[in-house]
Amino acid sequence: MRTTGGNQAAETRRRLLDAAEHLFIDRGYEGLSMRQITAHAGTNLAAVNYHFGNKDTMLRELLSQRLDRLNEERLRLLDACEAAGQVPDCETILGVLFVPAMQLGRDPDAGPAFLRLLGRVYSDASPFIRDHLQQHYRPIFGRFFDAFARALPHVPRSELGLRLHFALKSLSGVLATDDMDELVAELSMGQPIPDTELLARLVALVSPALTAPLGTPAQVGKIHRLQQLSQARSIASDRKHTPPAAPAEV
Amino acid sequence: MRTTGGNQAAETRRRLLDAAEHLFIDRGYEGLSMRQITAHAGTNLAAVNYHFGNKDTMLRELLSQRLDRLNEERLRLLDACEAAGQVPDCETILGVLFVPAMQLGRDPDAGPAFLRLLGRVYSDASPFIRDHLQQHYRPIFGRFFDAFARALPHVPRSELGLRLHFALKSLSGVLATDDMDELVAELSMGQPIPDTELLARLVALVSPALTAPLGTPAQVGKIHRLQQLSQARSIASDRKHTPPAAPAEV
DNA sequence: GCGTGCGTCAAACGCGCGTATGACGCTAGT
DNA sequence: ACTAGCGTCATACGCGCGTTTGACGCACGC
Repeated sequence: MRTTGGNQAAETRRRLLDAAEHLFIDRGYEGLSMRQITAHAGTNLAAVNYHFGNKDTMLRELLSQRLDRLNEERLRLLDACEAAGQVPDCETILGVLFVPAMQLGRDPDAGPAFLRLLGRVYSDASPFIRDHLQQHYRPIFGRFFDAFARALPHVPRSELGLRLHFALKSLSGVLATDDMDELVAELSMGQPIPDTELLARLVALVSPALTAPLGTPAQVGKIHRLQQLSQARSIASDRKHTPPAAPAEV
Repeated sequence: MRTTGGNQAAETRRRLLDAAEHLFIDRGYEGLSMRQITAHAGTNLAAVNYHFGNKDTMLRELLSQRLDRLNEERLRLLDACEAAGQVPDCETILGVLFVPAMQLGRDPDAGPAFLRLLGRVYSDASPFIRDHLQQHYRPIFGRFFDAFARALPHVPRSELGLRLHFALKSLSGVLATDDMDELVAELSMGQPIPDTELLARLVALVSPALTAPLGTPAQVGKIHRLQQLSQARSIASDRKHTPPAAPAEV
């Protein structure tokens, strides 16, 4: 035990992780450089490689530290619901996904901006983040997929895949909104909304997309009419197009 | 008119744009380098700067060439619907957004993979793409926002903003799926689906999220129960946490 | 037939990136 | 007292990026 020096080193580690988290939250994986991280942390450039080996390993540790508790809690909650006996309905399963996220969002131990971190992770396009997500979420995704399948027996499995993809994408899109707070302010129309009601509203938005019946004849009719209208227009006017539009020089 | 040489130059421009489009579609803005573009186009590295000034200008021209027709057609179609007299309902407006996209997706003139391009553009996180989108879409977004507001008088404007954000994010998430074709195959469960019905299904997914009532007491109750369940678990078991998990060296 | 200028080319510049290296204190075990 | 080794540091390496430069060929207008 390097008694006093050891604390110093741990402090440096913490500062590196904090700086990396903060920068990742509002710049994403691309746009996150070791020079910026170490500058914000007030350490030398080499500190990351010394303490973590390389950049990606540090990010991986950061993400695990932040996100693992979320999925553990989601699984525990789902277990608790199913242990109660009856199969949970669609809205309950969505609640199981959302409630732990919101609770960790309120918990300072989970990070200063947990929900924004979550949004970044869900929507970041870099292969590194994608891989990490897929690796850590595959088992939990399977569990929830099965739960949804039981709750929605009338939806074919293939269609269910699309719908979940769809619903989760929309959710991550909302979470990744650049300033979440402004959005919540909009939602609450000025006055504070209890988390409970806010979550209920989110569930109310996502749930119909999962439970909705397939396209009805009335809907098909509307689309068909629009298609004809649009094709008619293209034939009528668009064929005077094809100017190659070679524009100005530099 | 540099008669013969002029055609050569135009050909080079076209090859650059084609290569850039192809690379952008499956790599996004980051991960798109001039060296790759010019290599695929079979031209010299300096060609882009000669013909377009710089990389961003070329991308801008590419995006305008591909996307402007889409929004023009959407506006024309919306006009046509509203000129008919009655206010279009929510599903019709969604159709107005989707139908032209699907038609251009089938039109070889609009690019070899128009829908995938669209998905990339909607979901790419780089500031350049974001700015271009915002600049080109702001007017059309306003028009459609008003149309939705008229079609959904019971939804407060503030809530409507969230819901549209939500719905469009989900749609772009679906479009940006890495291979759209596989997804369509899933949706069609093996046999080909007419575009009309495919679009009707998409509308059926998105529409409920826009028209849904706010959270009902029943939904609030479910969430509340989950919150208590989750909190109970944290108090009971999570307080034996806080092992700092300092891991291995390098 | 000659110079003008367009389109192409190889080569280089400066920058920021992730990573590697070796020296320097300082603490702690012997 | 000495030395082993941990944590930090300045510095450098190699790479890929967007952009710039100047030379070369060649078709054209005079």
